[in-house]
Amino acid sequence: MKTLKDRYQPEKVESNIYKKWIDADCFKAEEKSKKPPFSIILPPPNVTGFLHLGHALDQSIQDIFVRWKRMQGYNVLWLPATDHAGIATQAVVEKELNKKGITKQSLGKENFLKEVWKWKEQYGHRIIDQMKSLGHSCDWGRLKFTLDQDVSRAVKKVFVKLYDKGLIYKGLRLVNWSTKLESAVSDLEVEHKNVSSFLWYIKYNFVDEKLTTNDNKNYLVVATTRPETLLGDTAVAVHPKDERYKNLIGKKIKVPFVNRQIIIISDPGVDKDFGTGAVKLTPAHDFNDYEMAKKHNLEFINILNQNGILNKNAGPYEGLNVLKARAKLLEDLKEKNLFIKEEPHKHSVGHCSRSGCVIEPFLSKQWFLKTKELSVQARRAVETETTKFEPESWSKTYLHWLEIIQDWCISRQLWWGHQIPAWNCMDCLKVTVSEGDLKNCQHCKSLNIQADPDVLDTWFSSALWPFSTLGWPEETELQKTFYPTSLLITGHDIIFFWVARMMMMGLEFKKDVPFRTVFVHGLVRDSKGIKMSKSLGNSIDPVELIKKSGADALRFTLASQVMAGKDLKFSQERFEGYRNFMNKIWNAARFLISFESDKLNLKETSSLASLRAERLEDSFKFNLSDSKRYDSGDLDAVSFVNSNLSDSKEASERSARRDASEAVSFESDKLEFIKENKNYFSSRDIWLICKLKNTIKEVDKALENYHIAEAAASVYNFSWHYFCDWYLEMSKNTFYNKDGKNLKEARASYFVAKYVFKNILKLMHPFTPFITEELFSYFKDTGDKDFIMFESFPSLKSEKHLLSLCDESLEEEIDFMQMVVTAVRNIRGENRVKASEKIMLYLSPKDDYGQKVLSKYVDLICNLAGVKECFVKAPESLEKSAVTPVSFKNTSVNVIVPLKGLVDFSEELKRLTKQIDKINLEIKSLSLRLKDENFVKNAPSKVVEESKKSLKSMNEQIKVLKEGVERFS
RNA sequence: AGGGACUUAGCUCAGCUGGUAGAGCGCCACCCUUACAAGGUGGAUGUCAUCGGUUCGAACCCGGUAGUCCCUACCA
Repeated sequence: MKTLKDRYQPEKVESNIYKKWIDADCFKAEEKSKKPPFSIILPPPNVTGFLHLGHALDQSIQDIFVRWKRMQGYNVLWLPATDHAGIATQAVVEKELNKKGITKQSLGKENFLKEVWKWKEQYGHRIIDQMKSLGHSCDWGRLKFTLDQDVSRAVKKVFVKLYDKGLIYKGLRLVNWSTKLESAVSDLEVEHKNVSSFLWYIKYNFVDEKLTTNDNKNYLVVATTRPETLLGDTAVAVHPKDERYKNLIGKKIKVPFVNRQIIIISDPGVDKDFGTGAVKLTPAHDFNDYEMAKKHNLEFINILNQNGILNKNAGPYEGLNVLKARAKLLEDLKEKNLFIKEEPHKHSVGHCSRSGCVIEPFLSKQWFLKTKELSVQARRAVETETTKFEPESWSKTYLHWLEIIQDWCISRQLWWGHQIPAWNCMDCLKVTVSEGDLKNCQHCKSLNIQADPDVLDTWFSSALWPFSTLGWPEETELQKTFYPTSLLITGHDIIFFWVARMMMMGLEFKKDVPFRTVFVHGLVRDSKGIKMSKSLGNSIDPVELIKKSGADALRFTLASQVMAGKDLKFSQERFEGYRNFMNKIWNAARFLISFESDKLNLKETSSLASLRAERLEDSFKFNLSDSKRYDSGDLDAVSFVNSNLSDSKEASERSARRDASEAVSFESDKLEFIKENKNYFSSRDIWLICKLKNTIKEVDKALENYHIAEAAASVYNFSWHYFCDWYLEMSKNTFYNKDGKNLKEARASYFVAKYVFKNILKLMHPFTPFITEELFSYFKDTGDKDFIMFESFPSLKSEKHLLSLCDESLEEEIDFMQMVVTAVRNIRGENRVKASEKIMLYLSPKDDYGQKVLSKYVDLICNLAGVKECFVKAPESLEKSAVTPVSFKNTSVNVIVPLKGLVDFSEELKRLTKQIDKINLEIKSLSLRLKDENFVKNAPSKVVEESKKSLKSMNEQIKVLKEGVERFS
């Protein structure tokens, strides 16, 4: 029976590791430092929220950059925060109260707000705890809340300054109105849904009874999707060039039921081909009509109350809600013979994303921010690349929106939020705007003033985030160091609502962009590509995923799917794959640790090594039941008795070791070892180092270019395939060192294995912080930092001693050897030779190079390919032997395996035919190309040469294979 | 309606400046080889949506068509 120890169990590692980071204050940014600054402001999640995969993706990307930069030696600030989320939070608390039979009205504003704060204190930390379970390295000591006093002060100051500058004004306007929340809402909070409804055709009688239309009717037919709004009609509009209605322009008609006489106007905005070409105008309840009405100086008649019930302007329909009024009105129209027909009609209707109700365009007095002026600088900053979008294509979306930008309605009729710092004078009726609390009107000194009841749109405070969180308007050190922030990471859905607004505010108040780069990522969708949402029931809970397979696996899965701002479908299978990857790394570590003993006579003391081995196994025996998980919401409650114990043990071991090494720094220690053992490093050691060098370059390039998935893939590939599959397999015999003779080689190899593995851990750390931190602790050397997160991220420079061992000629030898091994394995596999069956092998190289190199590696080849005896020469006879030609660079070798007595030969024949077919296809296309004069003439000579060489080699191969077929036929 | 994309193996997706297609998962075969069966080795699988153009050469560049999606928007 398998014991647990050979599986990585994240739940037994993650909380411990996180606690250690927190205790050591690892995530803290320096206010002032000689290190270069790097800063990211976290897009604040709603306090009411639960962590969803979108957060997990967004934040994991941030943490990857943050940890990467920190390891590169930057002074890193990742500033976390939560958003008060006006509407959402108020709605949640209201719902809770309603359950107890309490309404917010009965409580009154002050008491209701107390309840909201109470709720916030109790649950506001939930999402923070969930973030911590993902390993995010935010500077928690600087955690902000959008309603914090200092932030609120900044908000007030900004409001007042903008007001004084004439950019904020109060006006009666048509806004998106949620009848359920009884508040204006932002564009973002309006969700457009396609709805199947009807287009109703209604008669409007002419006032002048003698008047007729072209077709002799004494009424005009108007088509509408909202018949109930006719009660607020103040005109009917037609197109000026519409021949049908030309004679009617300026004439009057009657609005049914309310007996109002309205005028027929002409406007080029009317679509002649829609409906009847005549449109009723309800300026107070339709955005289009509103604009047209302003142009024509029409009357605005509001027929709704704030709660969506028709008011007295609706005459007989007063007291009904919109839908009831519509139904009754249609009935009445039919009765009065004013109804013509209905047609099925699909159109989009705005819904309140918070309460689900239909959004009514509603005329009300609101505060607005003029955005035209502010948008100019915001545009220019991106046009001049002062701020860059990554991927660049998103700048188009950004610029487009700023071009069509409208004034921003910033007031909300809610209780929970930033109070608008304005007071209305009851005497002179003027408004005073002030940062401080007012006692009397600044205009007439009257004491009879009232604070404006509205609060600000949540996005208003969000727009100031990059500087309000850094202490503005004070000139703090923090601000000097970290503004402009380095990087903003966000989904493409809020480029307008947040990114653009931060740009405008940052440029206005800090005279500099809020961030240098905006990294835009996609949204997480379900396996069918549909946006995840609770109501659809298709959302996957990241907390569950973490519980199941660990935060690292989840982070790596997300990172591996971040592709150039494209949306991603979360793949459960992929997730499992990366869970397996974590396990692979874990086991590679176990494997390496098992050799860390005096058997190899490494610098470690044997007692330390065995202690470590014990520890690794013990870490599975910990009784976790007495160590609470931090997702209980209380990090401090986590018990770390066990790990603390072994920590102190290790610490004393470590100090002992330090003494023994005579305080030589690790780097020089390492260099010393390399110098001393230069002759003991094997080709495969060198090969691995060359591959590492390549990987370091790839990862660096990928991350510099924000190609996260590419970086992740590169590390994955190197770790699993190069390091585990090939290197460790190649090195096993050396490590086991059965005859005990090659101690120096074993030590050299172990040295390489260990430091390359430490490089893997470092390269992976930004992606998978927990497992790498945990494993790092088992491989610590003198001079190593306490935490891997403070180690240098591998670079050509930081690893120069190790990488100096790279020798490409040796790298090639191993590459060649591997191709031979693969060829042998292929013969074995295709012929179904049993794994336990050891075979004979002949290698017949074409040239001296092949002869020399392959002779060097016969032992290795035997081990890796299950070969009993290997001769680097042609056998006397090829009878019943499988032959595979292997070509590598300028050399080639025939790989020959005698099959006599092992298998029947039908499989071999199949194998040969398959290969011949494959190569033939390539030969065909290659020779065709080379025959083409134009190709030879026009293509670069390098390409032509390569084609020729490749054709030649393939022809040689096919010859060998065909001979094989003859022998077996 | 306007804007932005996307279409590559059974599935999810890579493919960076045009040189002749890759990964993971799944599938098939053989293996519990003393780090790992959440593993190892080998294998199969693609008219790169479609049509046309540019080019010696196109998954990649340009244009048309079809299908899918997203965003913005008041179509009464």
